[in-house]
Amino acid sequence: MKYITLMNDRSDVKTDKRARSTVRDVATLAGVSEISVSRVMRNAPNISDKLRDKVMEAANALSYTPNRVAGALKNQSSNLVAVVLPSMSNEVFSSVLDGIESVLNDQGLHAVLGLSEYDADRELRVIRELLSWSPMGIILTGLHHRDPIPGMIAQLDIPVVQIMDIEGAPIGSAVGISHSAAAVTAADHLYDKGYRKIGYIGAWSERPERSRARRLAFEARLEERGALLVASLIAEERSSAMVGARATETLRRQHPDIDCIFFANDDLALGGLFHALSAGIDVPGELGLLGFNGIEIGKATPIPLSSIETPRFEMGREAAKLLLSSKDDGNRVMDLSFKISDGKTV
Amino acid sequence: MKYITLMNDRSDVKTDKRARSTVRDVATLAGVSEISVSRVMRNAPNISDKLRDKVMEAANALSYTPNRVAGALKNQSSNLVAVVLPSMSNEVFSSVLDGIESVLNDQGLHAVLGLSEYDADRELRVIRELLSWSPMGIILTGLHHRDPIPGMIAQLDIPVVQIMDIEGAPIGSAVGISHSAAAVTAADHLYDKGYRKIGYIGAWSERPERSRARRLAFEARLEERGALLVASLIAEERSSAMVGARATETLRRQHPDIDCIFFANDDLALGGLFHALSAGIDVPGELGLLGFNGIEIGKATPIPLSSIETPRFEMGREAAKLLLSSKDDGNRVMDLSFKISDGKTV
DNA sequence: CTTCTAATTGTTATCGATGTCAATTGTAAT
DNA sequence: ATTACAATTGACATCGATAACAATTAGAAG
Repeated sequence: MKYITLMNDRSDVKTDKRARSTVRDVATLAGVSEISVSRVMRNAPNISDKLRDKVMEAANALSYTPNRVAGALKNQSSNLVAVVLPSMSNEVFSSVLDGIESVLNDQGLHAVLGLSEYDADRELRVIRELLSWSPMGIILTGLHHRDPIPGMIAQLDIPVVQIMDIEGAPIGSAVGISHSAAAVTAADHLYDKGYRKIGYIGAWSERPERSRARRLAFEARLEERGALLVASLIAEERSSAMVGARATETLRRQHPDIDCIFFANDDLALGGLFHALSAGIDVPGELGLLGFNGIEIGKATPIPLSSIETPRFEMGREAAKLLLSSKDDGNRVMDLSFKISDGKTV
Repeated sequence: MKYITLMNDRSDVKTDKRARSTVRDVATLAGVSEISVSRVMRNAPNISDKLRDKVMEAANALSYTPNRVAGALKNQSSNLVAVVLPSMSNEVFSSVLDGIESVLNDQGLHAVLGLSEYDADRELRVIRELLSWSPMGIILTGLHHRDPIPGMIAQLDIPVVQIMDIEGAPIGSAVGISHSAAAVTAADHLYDKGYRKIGYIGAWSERPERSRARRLAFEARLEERGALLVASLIAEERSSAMVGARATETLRRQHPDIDCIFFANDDLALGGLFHALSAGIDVPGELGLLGFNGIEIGKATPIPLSSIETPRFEMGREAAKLLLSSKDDGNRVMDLSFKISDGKTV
């Protein structure tokens, strides 16, 4: 076996004006070593002002931007944060993402997004792909994840924060609310307001399963108090006001004795409210309506929507903060509180 | 100068079970060369079945995942797409992002997100950071971008798609609607319905400036037709139904003769509608209301909201598609159509 | 003016995957 | 069996930045 070794002829450095410049180019122009350029760009300690000035001048002249890909390869870690959400067509998750980005972007970090579409296989695939970018951390939705996933993350030894739910066994840290506590609060609130024949409306076959857990806890609490969950209607379509309106009409037709409805989310609840307004149903006298999430628009309706307000933006914010500080903090569970909004529909 | 050369002793390969495996580990286990592993993993041509099987077996045994960072460094290009949006707290952009991801995630591509918060300096910074990841393409919002930006992108020679607007000089391809045409359509529609004393409500000091352009085109068209834009009220807060409701009340108090209001977006318009419902104003007889965007919830209100429906999800979808196909396509401008929704508020 | 430590700058090797070109194997035709 | 050529596999260098360590310089102390 014989190979001709091709020597690395770098005499052509920077002859092509279009190619982006590298540490090498900056170093050559500034008359210093490459590592010095690297140090200046990263604000490493122990750099003389003279060196810094030389380097910065050359860097500006060449409008040099460090190549993060190379840096990440060397460091085995990047300034990317993997964010895996179930869906983007739901104001809950865009708010969460907003919260995440509000922290990350100020630190020069960026989210790489993956959507699971509520599908476990897809989630696994997406997580695998995102992890191949050596993110400095990962944010997942929910606490349940298929089996190779926790191991894959452990192997990289990066911080994990799971959002939305805190009831269960988190892989790393968790930021969210107790959905069963929210359900109990909702049940108690409705019971205390005097409602006894209560209905429930959900959608999209109860994805995510958090909403199912919430419904079951709600039902259990009602029984405990001695009230009745007359019926649950879970629509097959995705949540929307229209679906909520239709479901409300259907539920009331099937169970005319229902005096109050708890909805899986505010889109559905607003639909219920709009139906009631159109049909001339007295809210909250004849029919009480309680939503979940506390979205902005519900505050402006003719009768402001009563809802369980959840801190979606804060969830994202705190998750990102926890991720950044988790070197020293270790794994933590953060229970963000919810509250009943001061609406007028119950 | 004398340096001792440290020889590269690789006898310790794979002694640490926690480290993720590499091509080298797979190659060793399979008894083939590293490049062969690489070829199999990438489905390169001219691979014998025997080799493929050996490699796949070893890869599975080690649960090997290729390191994208290394691949991107060598290739000078990644499977990341830089996406720069102004904000995430606006359903318009989450829909757009949803559309983008619906195309990307099926191709194993991922969006790296940056938010400009409607700030040009911040946008520049974010774009610079995202470009340092050698994305395979970039999606920007709007057509106007500060000066180093077009050059920076040209230097990398990657496809650009600009979304939302198509009126101007795009850097690469553009996908969006003509906001001036939308404004004309709105003006004509209102005029044809008989409205003559028309008002306008915007928010947040008219960010983005697209909405300003739309307002001006709207005003111009009204004049052309001989109707009057009685007044414009631009709130300082961000858009929300609450702000829309208050602005509507204010505008009508200041200008009782207004018979119709065109809103910068549906959040504001819904607020207007809610105010009218509460105040017992006859819509559309006493007051017409026209929104912009056509969000889902407006279809379910007691009086369905009339609005200019814009294809936000499709914008994202088409932008992503265009990006992926733009090797052969070159730069294109894609005018997605809008339409007046069949609401009942005008 | 030495001597010694601290501060600063530099050299080399490395992260992991892959393009380039060389080497080898397989296959068919003579 | 030999030659010619295609299919397959492999060795090496490389992408750009940076950790680890070496070397140099500056500054303080004697």
